[in-house]
Amino acid sequence: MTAGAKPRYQQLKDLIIRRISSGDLGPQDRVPSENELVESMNVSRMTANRAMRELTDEGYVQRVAGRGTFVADFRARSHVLEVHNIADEIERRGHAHTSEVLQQSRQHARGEIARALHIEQGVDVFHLLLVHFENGVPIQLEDRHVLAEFAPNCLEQDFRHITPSAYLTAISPLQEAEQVVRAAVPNAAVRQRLQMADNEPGLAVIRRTWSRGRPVTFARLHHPGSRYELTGHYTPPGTPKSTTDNVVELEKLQA
Amino acid sequence: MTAGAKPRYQQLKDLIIRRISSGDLGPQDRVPSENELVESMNVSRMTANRAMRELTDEGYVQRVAGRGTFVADFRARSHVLEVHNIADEIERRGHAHTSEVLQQSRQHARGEIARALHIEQGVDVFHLLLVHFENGVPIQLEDRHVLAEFAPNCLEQDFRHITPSAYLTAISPLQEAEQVVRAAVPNAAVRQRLQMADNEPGLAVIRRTWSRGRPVTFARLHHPGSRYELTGHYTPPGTPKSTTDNVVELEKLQA
DNA sequence: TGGTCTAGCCTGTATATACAACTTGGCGGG
DNA sequence: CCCGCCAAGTTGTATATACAGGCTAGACCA
Repeated sequence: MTAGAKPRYQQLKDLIIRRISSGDLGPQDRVPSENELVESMNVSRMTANRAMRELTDEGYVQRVAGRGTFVADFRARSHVLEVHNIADEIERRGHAHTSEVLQQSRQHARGEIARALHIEQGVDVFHLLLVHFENGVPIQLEDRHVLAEFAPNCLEQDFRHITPSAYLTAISPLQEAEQVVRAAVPNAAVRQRLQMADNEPGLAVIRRTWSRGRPVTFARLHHPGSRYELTGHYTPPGTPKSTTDNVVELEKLQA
Repeated sequence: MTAGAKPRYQQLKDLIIRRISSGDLGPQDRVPSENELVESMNVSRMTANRAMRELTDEGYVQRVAGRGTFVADFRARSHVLEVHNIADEIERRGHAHTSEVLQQSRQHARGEIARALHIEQGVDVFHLLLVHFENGVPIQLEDRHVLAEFAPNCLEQDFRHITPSAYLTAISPLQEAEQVVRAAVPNAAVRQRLQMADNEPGLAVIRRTWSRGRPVTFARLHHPGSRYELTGHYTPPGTPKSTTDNVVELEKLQA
C-alpha cells in the first residue's frame, strides 16, 4: 500500500471540509478567498480555484463573484436533507404545518437503539415523539432517538416551532444517511395517533443519519398510506438542459 | 435575457453529452483524447481537461491514465439506475432471480399512459407485464409501458433473460427519472400474482423515466409489503473518508 | 520463439499569467 | 445630503507550459 501524498487541491478541500465539519466555520461564514489561500497555503490560484470549485459542486460552499466564498446552508444540500424536513415539504405544497410533541425525554439506550447508534447499552439518548400535521391532518409520526452527546440542548428546544431534523442540521452538517422504506400495517398505538383505519397500510421510513463520522440519530417515520407518498426526482449532474417541474406534473397525474 | 455564450469547457461537455445521448458514441467507445480535442476544437489542453474531468465526475465517461477516455457503462451511473434493475439487486443479495412474462404486446396508448408519456391517444406503446421472483418467491409485479418508437425491437426480447430496465438502459442512457412510492393494498389481481394475503399492504413504486429529453417508459412496480423493502444510502460527494457498508449493517439490524 | 525494454501517447497535477465580469465601499461632485 | 462613478477585491474562465506516472505496441535482443 503506497499511500502516496494526496494532490494539493485535495488537501485544500479536506482542510476546508474539516473546518466546516468541526464547527470552526459555520453556515454563512466567509471562507478564505483564493488569493488568501495562495498566500497562506503556498499554492497557485488555479489550484485553490479548483479546490473551491469542487467544494461548490459538492454543495459545501457557495460562491458569488465579487463577494467571496461562504459556507453553504446544509439544509439545501442534497435530496436526503430536503426530504428530511417534513415541515419544508408541507410548506412547499403551500399547506400549513403544525406539530404536537408527545414526548421529549432523556433515556438510556437499549437494544436496537444502542446498536443503531453504535453505542453501549445505557448511554444517554434523547427520545422524541411527535405528530406532524398538514392542514390539521396527521401525516407523520416521528419516533426519533438522538445521541445525547451530539445535541446537549435537545430538551430545551421547542419542537413545535423547529422540527427535530432542522434542529439537528443546524447543529452540524449531516454527512451520511441511509434509509429503509417499507409498507406495513402499523400497530394500534401508531394507527391511533395518525387517525388510521384498522388494516390501513402505512408507509414507514427508518432512517439513520451520520455526522462527523458517527451515527447521531435514528428515526422511525410512520405515515398513513392513504394520505402520504414519497416522491423523488433524479437528474444526473451536468445535464445540458434539464426539464424541470416533472414531479409536480406526475403528482397531478396520479391525483 | 442576455443569453451570452456558454464557456468553452461547457460547450465541449455539451458536445460529448450530445454524442453520447444520440448514440453516436456507445458504451465503452473511445472518446477523443485531450490532445485531439485541442487540435480539433481549438482549445487549450487545460480546458479540454476540465471538460473531460467534469464528465468523469458526472459519470458520463471513465478515464484511464495511459489508455484514454471511454464512455461509461450507464448501468453503474446513479442510484436511480442501480435500484432500477431488480435482477441486479437480487443477485447482489446472493439470491437467484427468475421472472415470468405475462404479457408482451403492442398497444395504443390511452388515458393515463398517454399523458404520462406525453403522447397523443392511440400512439403505439409496448405493454410489459412480468413477475420477478427471488429464490422462487414472487417479489415484484412489473407493469410497464414503453414508447414503441424508442424501443422498436421490444417484442423480440426475451425478458426472462434480460430485464426490461436492463434492455432499456442498453438502448440509450436514461437521463432523468421521477418516482412516487406509496403504501396501499393492491387489487385482487395483483395480490394473486404476488401471492399476497388479503389486506396485506403492498409497496408500489410508480416511476417515469426520460431519455433524450422525452419520457420513454412508465412503470408501476408492485411489491408485497411483507417481503420487500426499499433501501437507500446517501453519501455526499467528495467526503474525505466515508464509512461504507452501512446499508448491510442496517439491514441486519432490521431483520 | 520468447522475453525485455523503450518510445510515444495518454491522463493527472501544478504553476504563472491574463482578461472578463461582478460587488462593494469610498470618494468626490452636484 | 445624495447620487454617480471609480478603484480594489473577488470569482470565472482561458491559455501556455511543465513534469510525473500509467499503459501499450513494437523494436530489439537472447
